[in-house]
Parts: sequence; structure tokens; C-alpha cells
Amino acid sequence: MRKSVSRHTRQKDVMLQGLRECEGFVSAQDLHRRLSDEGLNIGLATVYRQLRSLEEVGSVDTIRLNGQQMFRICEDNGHHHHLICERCGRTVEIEPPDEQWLRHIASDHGFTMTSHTLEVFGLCPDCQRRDDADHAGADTQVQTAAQAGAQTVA
Amino acid sequence: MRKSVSRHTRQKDVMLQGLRECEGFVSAQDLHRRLSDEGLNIGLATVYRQLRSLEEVGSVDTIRLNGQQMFRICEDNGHHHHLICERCGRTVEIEPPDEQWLRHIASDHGFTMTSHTLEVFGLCPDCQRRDDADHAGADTQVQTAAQAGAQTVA
DNA sequence: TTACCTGCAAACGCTTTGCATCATA
DNA sequence: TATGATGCAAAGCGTTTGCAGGTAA
Repeated sequence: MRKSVSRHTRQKDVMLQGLRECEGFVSAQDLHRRLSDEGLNIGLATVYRQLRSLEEVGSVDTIRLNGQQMFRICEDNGHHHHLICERCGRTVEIEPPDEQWLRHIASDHGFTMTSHTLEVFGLCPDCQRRDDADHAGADTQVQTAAQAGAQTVA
Repeated sequence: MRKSVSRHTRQKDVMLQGLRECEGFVSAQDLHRRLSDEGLNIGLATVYRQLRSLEEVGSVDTIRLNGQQMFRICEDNGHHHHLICERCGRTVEIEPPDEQWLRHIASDHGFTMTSHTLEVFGLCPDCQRRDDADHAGADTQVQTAAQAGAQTVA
């Protein structure tokens, strides 16, 4: 069993560049489209493969939103959580909750904690403003895509 | 615009019964298979449709695990979170984190919080024991399905 | 020259939908 | 009897994979 060495390719650069240009989380498909629009040709499969390996190494962190996996570059390592705008995907990192507390809760039930997720969804200042403007005109349809999405709990 | 009235059907009963028999979260497919095995015929599409409407009403809560949506009956309303065994899906409800704190964090960044997720993954006592037994034999492959799954952050 | 990486397209798994039929109220 | 619910199969969607050709080292 030989250890394979990762090679440097144009596509990898393109990927990182694309990720860095994003403010918040992007889906694989969006990232691919965005790169294609810039004329930086790269296969969709490659985007997925690259994102997966970046995830494994911990260079991107991911969440699930609207049935898709969303990715965000993350140069620093270490565990953190996000405050996410459910409209535009803009992201702010927030401090982790008290992990000791979580671990404690787990062991109270005989569980050994291995991991946890915490995501806070909301509207960023800009989208809020835009939202208010919209409401001034027509004010039906309160439900947003993200709220309709799976994993979020009110 | 007339309000449509929900009808009582055999399938709905079967669904609820099936859900009640589950200790933790089940996927739609598993639930369907489980019911079929019991001879309670019900279409897969119906299972999905039913789960969706139960979710809308708040009678089930859901999480995402391994790329599937998992469902769990939840007779009480009110927001809560879960401690989930990543091996067998067994679930324990835990108290919500300090929501005021989350809301505060959000507004610190100009966000309006609309929702949040918190899931704690681990091994339940039983699976832990089973795991130890396995390790006594072969002790390779540490990675579990759930750890490899998307939304979990180490 | 080796073997990792890429692109394409086909395959996949979960979920949703169109439509004809069934059955509740 | 009217119309919401169901079942089937097909379609949809995001994601993964097989494979032949490309390319870094």
C-alpha cells in the first residue's frame, strides 16, 4: 500500500480561487456554474471530487441547506459554527457552544459524544432591508426556501 | 379558495403506528420497508407525502443523516434538540441551548435569527458495547457512516 | 514514463410528481 | 356523489462512479 501524492493542477487552483471569491456557502453546482461563467472550464465531477477531498482535509466546512450540501472555504482549522443568512448564504463564524456541557449531556445518557452541529439561520442586514422593501409592496408569502428546507427546526 | 378537509385513511393510521414503533429516527425508505415487511401495504409515495404533511404540522421532526432525511414522531410540540446514536439512530431529546444567547449573537452581527439547529452525535451505550466487542476482534476502520456524512462537524 | 487527475456520460439513491383509480365523508 | 388520498411509474435532482485520455512530476 503506497501513499499516493497529490498533484498540483490548474483545476485545483481554479477551485480554491472560486471558493475564496464566495462570501458564504456555495453549492457544488453553483460553484461550477460560477467558474464556467468566468471561462474557467472545469468538469462538474471534478468540482465534486475536489470539494470532497477538501472537506476530508478540513479545508472547507459544509452544511446542508435546501437539500444540497453547501461548501465554504475555511483556512483556519479548529471547530466552529455559523450564523447563516438563509437568503444569500452570507456567513459569520460564531464561537462554539460549551463543548463540555454537550459532552456532559451525552454522558448523562450513557452516550459517548463524537460530534455535533450547530447552525443559526437568519436574515443578514442587507437581505432584511431588501425584505422590508418587498413587504411594502406585496406582503404575502412569508415562507422562505430555507425555512421550508429539511433540517431546520423552528 | 375552499379549505380542503383532511380525510382519515387506513394508510395514515399505519404510518403513525409505524412511526410510534421506532425508537429513533427512521428514513422514509426504511419506514416503508418496515411496514411492507409487516404486511401493511402502503405506497412509497404515500409514505413520503404523509411524512411531509406530518412535518408541516409539526408532528414529526427531522434531521439529515447520510444524505437522507430522517423522521421521528414527536407528539409534544415545542422546540427541542437531539442526542443521536450515529450507529442505530436511537434518540434522546435534550434541552434547547440558551436561545436568548443565540438571538443575541445573531443581532450582534445585524442578523435576525429565524431558526437554528443543534444535533449531538455519539454512540449509545449498546452500540458502544457492541463496538468494543468488535474492536477486540478486528480493530481497523474507525470511520462510521455518520461521521463520513455531510453536515457533521468534528 | 508513471499513475494521479480530469471530463464525460451513465449510473445512483432519495424524493417528488402526473395521472388514473380508490374510497372517505 | 364529490373530491381528497393512494399507487404506480416516470421524472427530477444532487451526487457519485467507470473509464479512456490527459498531464504533472
